[in-house]
Amino acid sequence: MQQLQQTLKAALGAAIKNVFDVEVASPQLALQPTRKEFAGQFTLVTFPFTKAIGKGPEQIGQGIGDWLVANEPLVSGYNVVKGFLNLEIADAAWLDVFEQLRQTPAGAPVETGGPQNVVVEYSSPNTNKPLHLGHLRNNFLGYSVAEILQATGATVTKANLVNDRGIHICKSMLAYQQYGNGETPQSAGIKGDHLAGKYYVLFEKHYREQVKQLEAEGVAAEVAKRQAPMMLEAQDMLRAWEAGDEEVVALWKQMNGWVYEGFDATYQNIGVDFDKYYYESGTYLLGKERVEEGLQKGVFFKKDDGSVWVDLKEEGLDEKLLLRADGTSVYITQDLGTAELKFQDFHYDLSVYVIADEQNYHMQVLKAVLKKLGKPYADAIYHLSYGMVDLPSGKMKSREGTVVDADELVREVVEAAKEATLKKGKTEGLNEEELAQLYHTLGLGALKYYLLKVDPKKRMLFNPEESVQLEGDTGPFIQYSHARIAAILRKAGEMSIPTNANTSSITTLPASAREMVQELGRYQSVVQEAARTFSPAVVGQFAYDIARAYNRFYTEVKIFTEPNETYRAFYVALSAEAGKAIKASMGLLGIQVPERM
RNA sequence: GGUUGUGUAGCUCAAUUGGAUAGAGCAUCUGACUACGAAUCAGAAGGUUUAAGGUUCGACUCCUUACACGACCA
Repeated sequence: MQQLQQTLKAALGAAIKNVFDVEVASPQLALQPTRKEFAGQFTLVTFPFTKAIGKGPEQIGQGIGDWLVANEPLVSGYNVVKGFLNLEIADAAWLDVFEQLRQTPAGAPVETGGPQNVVVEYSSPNTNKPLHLGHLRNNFLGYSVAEILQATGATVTKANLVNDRGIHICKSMLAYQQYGNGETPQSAGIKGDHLAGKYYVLFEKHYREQVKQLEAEGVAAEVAKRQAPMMLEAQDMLRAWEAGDEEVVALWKQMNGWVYEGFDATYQNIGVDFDKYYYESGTYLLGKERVEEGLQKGVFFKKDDGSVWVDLKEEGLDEKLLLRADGTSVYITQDLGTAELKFQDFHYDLSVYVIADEQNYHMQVLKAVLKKLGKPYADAIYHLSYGMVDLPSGKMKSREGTVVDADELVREVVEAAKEATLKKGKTEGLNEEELAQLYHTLGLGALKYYLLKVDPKKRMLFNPEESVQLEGDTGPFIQYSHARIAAILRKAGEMSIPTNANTSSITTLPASAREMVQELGRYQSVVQEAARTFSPAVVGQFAYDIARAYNRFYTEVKIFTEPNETYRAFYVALSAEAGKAIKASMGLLGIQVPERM
């Protein structure tokens, strides 16, 4: 369809030149889809040309329209409403578009001229607690953006930066040491990540009690928080860890090992994966080297207490701490190291960080610091900043126990999908295993679509009831449309209707079929826009539009009772293309589509 | 206090980047399954796009100010 638009633009330029003797640059000839209430498929706004041409907008529209109908076979008619020239495209041209679609293989890359070598970092969990709803948005976004960029022909590496060290990790280790009694995931029957989370909560509980007691003894709140025995012990543990204390390191390895097993199970369950893992324990030392490098280059400075800072006032930011007075690293220290390591490993021309918008400032600093260091890869960094997920009850607060656990949530959506399918599904012939797979596909489809259909940069509301809905603008609705198409194709197969029918004898199309083709034709520009804006929501909207257009077509056109064989075969082929588009676009979201449901 | 993001129908979200009478879904109401899958389709109702100015042929979109909510920096 992009070809069709190119041809149209060229024709519009020629029309204006011939009729009004004015040259107009092609970018000014922006075509937009014609609104539903008017005849036609593409619209040119003529207001912008009134000055150059010196005539009214209607007159210009008339002039161009007349010329096009006489000289451009693509255009079969036109109408002018005020400054809007609506062009009707000949059905033959739409059939050409359809033929092009049909000849394009499902996974064919969509050229953008964009980056070719990309790293997408996402998920990036802490190893002291299991994944929650917020992580799900992150994981689905990261996976989907990686798929979208890959669809543009780029080589994409999915990276996971695990936050496996630091005071918060020591907290759960300490609580385990004190209260664990040698418990293991096996002995407790708890997933490793949840087990670690249990002890993190336990730390907080006991720590809080200690603080309260100190306060009762008359210690000021701020002091109590710093001097509670468990906090001091956790800090001791961190120092011991940095010093390589054998016992501490052994415990650290053991507990992180449990957590990784737990994470792996979750990742597999939600259908995301990674090509490369980074661990902050493995990059913070490299980060310290970068700080040293900055000092030598004179772009960082040392304060009297020995702490290292960078002055970013010229960049509109602040002074920023890079290394503490005691020489221990802060977040940004290890991020400098990780960035360096990533570039060494992949020599990317684009490095995407999928991180919540609460870290906007942090990411600006990271980029600015890397620039100060003169790192060539600084400009290739893109922070895909997404909004946090709220609940109907408000913000998720771990302190108040309102955090929605990822594993639990997935269980619930799958269960809801199962109930719905038992009630209204058509699953004859599927065995137990296939049924379980189907419930999983549908439950996750609902959840992923729900989280991905919203513009990433916007904060969003997670309503548990809406997330398992299956009617309207939902994942299961789109999946249903695919299953419906699959049923059509099965029946066509039984009736030996070919899907590669010759359409050249078709001259006119029913409106719903024409609209279907027009929607399908958007695929390339949709992928391009999604890649440009890092927005799976664009793809989600497309999948939904396709499903709707197909269902409309389906009710308006009776495929198997169509008397004309050529049309019947065309309708089957059109169905196949719609199914292909749904599968492809949902695939970009990381959502599978069933053959029956 | 400083920086920054968001504000659209009762609710959740769109709006092709400055274009026509601001569109979908949910919820509400009405209609459609005896030849294809009703998890569907067709229709009704629902809006001062937070407010006030400004820019222009034309503003949800850009500029200014205020308000509300959030995030970050101290």
